[in-house]
Amino acid sequence: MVHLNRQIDGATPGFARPLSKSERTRQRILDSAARVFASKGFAGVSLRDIASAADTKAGSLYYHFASKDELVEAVLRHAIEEMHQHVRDAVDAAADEGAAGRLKAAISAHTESVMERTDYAKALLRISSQIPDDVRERHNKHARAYGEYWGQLFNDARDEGAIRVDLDLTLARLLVLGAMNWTVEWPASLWSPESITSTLNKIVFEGIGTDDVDEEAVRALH
Amino acid sequence: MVHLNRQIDGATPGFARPLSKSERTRQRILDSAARVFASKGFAGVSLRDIASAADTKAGSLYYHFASKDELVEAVLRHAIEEMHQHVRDAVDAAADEGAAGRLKAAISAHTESVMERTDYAKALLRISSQIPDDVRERHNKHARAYGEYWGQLFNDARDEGAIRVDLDLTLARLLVLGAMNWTVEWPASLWSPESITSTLNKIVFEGIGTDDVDEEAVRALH
DNA sequence: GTCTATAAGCGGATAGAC
DNA sequence: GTCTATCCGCTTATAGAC
Repeated sequence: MVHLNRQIDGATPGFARPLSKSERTRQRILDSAARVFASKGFAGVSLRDIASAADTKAGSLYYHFASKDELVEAVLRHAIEEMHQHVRDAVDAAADEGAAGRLKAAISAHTESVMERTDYAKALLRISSQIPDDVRERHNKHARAYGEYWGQLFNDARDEGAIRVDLDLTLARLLVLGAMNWTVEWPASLWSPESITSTLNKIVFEGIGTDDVDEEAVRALH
Repeated sequence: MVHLNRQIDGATPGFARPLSKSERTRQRILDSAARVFASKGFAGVSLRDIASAADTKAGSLYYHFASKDELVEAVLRHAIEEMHQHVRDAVDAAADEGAAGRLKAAISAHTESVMERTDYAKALLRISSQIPDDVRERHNKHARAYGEYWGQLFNDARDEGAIRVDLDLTLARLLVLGAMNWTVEWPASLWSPESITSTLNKIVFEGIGTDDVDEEAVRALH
């Protein structure tokens, strides 16, 4: 699964200038690194592992990246931009469905990214707590923009009256994102992304509880 | 924060035989390993790191553990048993509150384990995807028992009529556990475990939406 | 039981041939 | 641009003194 989103990595959005050999190799290394990082973590992966997955040699990586840290930073940067773009596209496509509809679309898109779309999203979620501090600090700057985008989605839905007001909205957002992100730790998925997002959206918006059974009332019966 | 649950590690439950020097050292090494694994992952941690945290030398670890793999396996085993015990205690204490009340108690207890109780839980969640395959396979055997315990909690709540029947209950359980587990990835927690469990239980049982929440009824209960 | 010393090998990174 | 060869520090693990 090769990604050629030059709107993301390149400097000339929209233009179809063919990739140079060097750019193609660089991309192949990034893709391989994402795949290997996603399955084995950060520290557990050697540059020889990555080179082998990219069908080249460890020494050759240094023509494209100055260090392992710089390579992983590029992977994380690509990952967050790709996820953000995928979610933004889904939200834009649901533009006229109201804030609650847009939030649901975002939840579906983010889950899709984690579960099936690319190794970049999986690598991002799996290794962002294992990387050197300076790399993480730079990465957090990009990640924060994505978090704030989600904050806006939640705020809009609440302003629309679709979210109850007795919730800490930041906390709610982090918990919902956590439920999606943790799917990266599931073994081979027995469920389709559709069934997962459907179930998650039901739980998030309506809860698992039945309407007619009230917790306090149930307790009072005993 | 040292743990002396000999019901878990030892063979003689309930009896207060003093720990031998060797047992105490072994426990100190385990505690230190859990702490270091929790913050730096598995592959990124050297035996010197662990030894240093336990105030001893790398070579000395081999008197207590045959290999790094065996050490991490002991950490994971302790972690899962401690979490399971903590949740079971909370559920037992809520025995007469109905199945839904017991499930809420379990959610609170599991979140507590992840957020503040021990380094073991954090290490478990952070590294279980990074360890060698054979270690993970043995670990999964123990983890499965814990998963089945949660499955029973959800089943009981549904049988009681407290959970809507249009949900894939296994999927719901995994998503709810995921929301809790992902809190391990949060930076320094700005929230108390109480506010987190309160918000999470609201979302899980009632959802974030306003559609099916009877505001009058909620207010009347307080 | 714990230490020091060390073996054997893997890690990131560099130099220089092609 | 990519390769091979290599440096050198760090890793797990062992041996043997105390």
